[in-house]
Amino acid sequence: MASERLQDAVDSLKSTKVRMTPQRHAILEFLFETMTHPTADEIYKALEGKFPNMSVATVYNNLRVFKEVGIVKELSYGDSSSRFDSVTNSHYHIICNDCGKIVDFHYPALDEVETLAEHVTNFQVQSHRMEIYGTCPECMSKQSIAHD
Amino acid sequence: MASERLQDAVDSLKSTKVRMTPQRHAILEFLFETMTHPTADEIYKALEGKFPNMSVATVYNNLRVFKEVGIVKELSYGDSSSRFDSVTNSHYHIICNDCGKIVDFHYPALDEVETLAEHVTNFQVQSHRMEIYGTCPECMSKQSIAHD
DNA sequence: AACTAAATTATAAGAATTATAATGTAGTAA
DNA sequence: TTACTACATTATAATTCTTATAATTTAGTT
Repeated sequence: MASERLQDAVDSLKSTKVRMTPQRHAILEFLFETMTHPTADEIYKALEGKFPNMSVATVYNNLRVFKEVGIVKELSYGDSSSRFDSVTNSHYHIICNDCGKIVDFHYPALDEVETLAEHVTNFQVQSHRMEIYGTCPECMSKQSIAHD
Repeated sequence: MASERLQDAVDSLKSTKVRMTPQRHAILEFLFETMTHPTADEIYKALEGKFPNMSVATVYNNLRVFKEVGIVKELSYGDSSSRFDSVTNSHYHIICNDCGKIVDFHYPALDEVETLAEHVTNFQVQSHRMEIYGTCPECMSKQSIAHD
């Protein structure tokens, strides 16, 4: 659940020298609860009831910290301002063309592609799949040995 | 080749009421020749030798026109300013879950995902595939009739 | 050659984000 | 608990990217 992921995020922040302030916690909480991908300003407005004196800079500063620690991802769609999303476990697969091995590859969902496809084709998009193909490190070293 | 695609672009512009000015042509030419995805400012700087009096606004104006006609695509990666790319023929497919219809969906190649996957997994990436699934407009209207 | 709508230019304005400096506070350790 | 110190927050100014405006120029047509 969101609350567990939030706790994990708080823990991973504490393991570094990042301090837990009320504002910081509230921003995190909001990011993990919301299903949307809010802009910095939307986060700011959502929390100004709780923190009337909070500065927009605080939101930006914290989002940068969260990005550095890897618990938040910045997404830029076409529009003017960036959107922020707590990193989920969504992932894709990368598949070895030689041995068939499948490795998980974590990457935020390609929402932008879905949105654009929806607009361009007038389909009602439900899902997408993406796979990456290549040669795994083991098969690469086997190849180089065989060539020796 | 780039020159053919450029000519196509010029033709498709002429077929509308868009006039062909030297600045406009130079911006187009630059976009079709370069392999990079330049920012508006990079285009401006690249052409200020040829057009010392050109305004940045001209670059932005033209990029908007090109986008509207569909010969240029705006890409926003994480960084501050948008990048622009002449539209190539690379495309993906969107597939209807009801009737199986496949429609081409033009979108610049997801190079960023490949690059990231390569770094994270140490695979040597060769290719990727992506498909989008949804309901086509025809099947959607059939559904809404059936529900009446 | 003249006309007109569109394009360019220079500049100002707007919006998003970052930098700065002063003040406040979390976490630690005496 | 108190005091300390490095990190955070705040308020504001500054920057950067992009768009709007108004005057001037020009492409394409008659």
